Amino acid sequence: MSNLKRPLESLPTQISAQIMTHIREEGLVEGAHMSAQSLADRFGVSRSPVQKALAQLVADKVVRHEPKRGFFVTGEGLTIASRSDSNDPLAETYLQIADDRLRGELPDVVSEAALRERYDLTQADLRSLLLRMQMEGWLHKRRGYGWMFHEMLTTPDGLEQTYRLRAALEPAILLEPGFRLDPKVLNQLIEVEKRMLDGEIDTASIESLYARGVNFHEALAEASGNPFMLDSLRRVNQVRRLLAYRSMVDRSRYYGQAREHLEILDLISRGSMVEASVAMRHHLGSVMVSLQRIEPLLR
Amino acid sequence: MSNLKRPLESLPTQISAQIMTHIREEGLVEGAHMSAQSLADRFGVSRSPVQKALAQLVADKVVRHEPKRGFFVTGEGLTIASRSDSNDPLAETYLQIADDRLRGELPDVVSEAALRERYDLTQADLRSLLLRMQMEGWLHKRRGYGWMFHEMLTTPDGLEQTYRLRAALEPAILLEPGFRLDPKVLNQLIEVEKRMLDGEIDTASIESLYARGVNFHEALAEASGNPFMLDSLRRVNQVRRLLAYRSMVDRSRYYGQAREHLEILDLISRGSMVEASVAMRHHLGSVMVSLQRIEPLLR
DNA sequence: TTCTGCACTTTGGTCTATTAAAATGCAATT
DNA sequence: AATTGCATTTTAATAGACCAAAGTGCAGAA
Repeated sequence: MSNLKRPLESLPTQISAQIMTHIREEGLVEGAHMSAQSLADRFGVSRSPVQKALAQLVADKVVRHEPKRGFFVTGEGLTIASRSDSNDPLAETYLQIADDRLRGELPDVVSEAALRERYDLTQADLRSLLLRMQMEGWLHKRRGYGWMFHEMLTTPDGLEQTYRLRAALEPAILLEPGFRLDPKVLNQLIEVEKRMLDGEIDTASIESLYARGVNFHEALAEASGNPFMLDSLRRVNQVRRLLAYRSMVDRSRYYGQAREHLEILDLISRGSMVEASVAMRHHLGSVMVSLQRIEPLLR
Repeated sequence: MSNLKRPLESLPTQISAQIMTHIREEGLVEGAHMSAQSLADRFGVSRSPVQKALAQLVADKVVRHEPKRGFFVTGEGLTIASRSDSNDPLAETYLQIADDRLRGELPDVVSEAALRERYDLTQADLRSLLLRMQMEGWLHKRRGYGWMFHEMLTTPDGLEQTYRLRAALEPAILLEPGFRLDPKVLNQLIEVEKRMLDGEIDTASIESLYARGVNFHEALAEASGNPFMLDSLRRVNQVRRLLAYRSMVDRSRYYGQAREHLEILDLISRGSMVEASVAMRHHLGSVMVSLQRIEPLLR
């Protein structure tokens, strides 16, 4: 019916990725047994997609199957990225539309028929895309017919505006009374930043660098315990990603960012939330400044 | 930006309400001619729904129709609230679901079939509701089957959390470099607050009082020129409305609010944005305090 | 007892055709 | 020249049938 979420990957594929992460995080070793029900419970689905996920993993030799006994970890194949069926044609079209819009090749108002023809989409696929864009807040249905792009994607200083929102929001996130960062998560965040400084800034893909930055900030928002703040940040980041694709090309500034992230994490670990909040304000300020140095080059 | 589809009222009815507002705001008097095309352009639709809207208004005697010549203002009927087909059954169900959820009568996870049966909805109506709730951020589709309510509606101190987000966001809104409040809008806002103090606080409906408060804050966010801030505020207000229905019963605190609103507007009109920002911070702080006095009574 | 494997049920996504409604073109009228 | 009134075209919502995929119950093996 509605197709709101048309997963970028099928449920079994998602689950198999989650199982691999699970094995890694729980440190399961060769021979460990995994029951379908426990996995299903953990991931909040039924055994059906878990069965299929396990079948995929058997094909990848990550787990071994013994008839009537179940599935066992082999200890192999965990380094493999995952069977990324990332040939998802919808994700590509999604970015294509965003890019076409940012380059001014799509008008403010478009009809579904026009989009369907231009990108050669089925009704269901188009619908899925439109809903996703609407949910992310950069496209909305007009009264009458047609869809309209949100001004977010039109104004020239959109990126700066996102930073000013974050500069208001994120320092406050650290001052939330319910703030509590799980030590496990804290350590993971620290590890990521250290690996970044140890060279991954130069080797990782641009998308991956962006994703890690977002992950740092959203992990803190999640720790705040305030779902409204988390939601606001997530939404702005979603749109920011579209804007950022066109500008974030300077890897060097990630070094300063990583150091500042580490400083903030250090203050949090010591419970100095006020200082952490100040550091966050400074961090976002400095990102904004470095942005202003870059942006003119793009105009 | 809400209203994905299935407008709460049909397009012609929406338009006829807009035409009435238009007549009032532009001060059109008896005999003034209105062309269908100019109205259509102004409201961003085609002439078709405008024609139907005008036909409705003829029935209401707000405009007069002369064959082959067009439509003319009569000067009558403008005080009438509007032909509010507000017997919209969906809006009622929408609030019913929210309320049932807040009262804990609906589980965290529900299937579409269960909702359809419980509220006796057609597939299309249910879908419309689900999309709206999903857009507002308090319900989302799970992987697999079923829908899940967002924690926003579960946590006991939800309302306070919305205020803390606003306390971070709204003072910053007033400091946006692009902030510019149309003098016409400024005067309208001042008028509303004055009328409130002149007695409407005691006579207007609770919904109406709430709507005016929201309108004040969102008008400022709109004036900021930062669509991301506006969007965040709108979203939090949308959910807040659900939470607020259950607690805002104390009319007296609106007096203090109205005076603080006027003070902020005064500072804005004199261009003292920093002072206005401080006043806004104080305003939200005092609202939060008065909230804490009320809330324990409800638990 | 726990868990698997498989049968079976339920859910909701997809497809096609239909239809209501909005957009638009144009001759007639002012 | 501008605008109306109506006819025509375009658009997207809806209904119904179908079916793939997720959820669930249970007998039997471990």
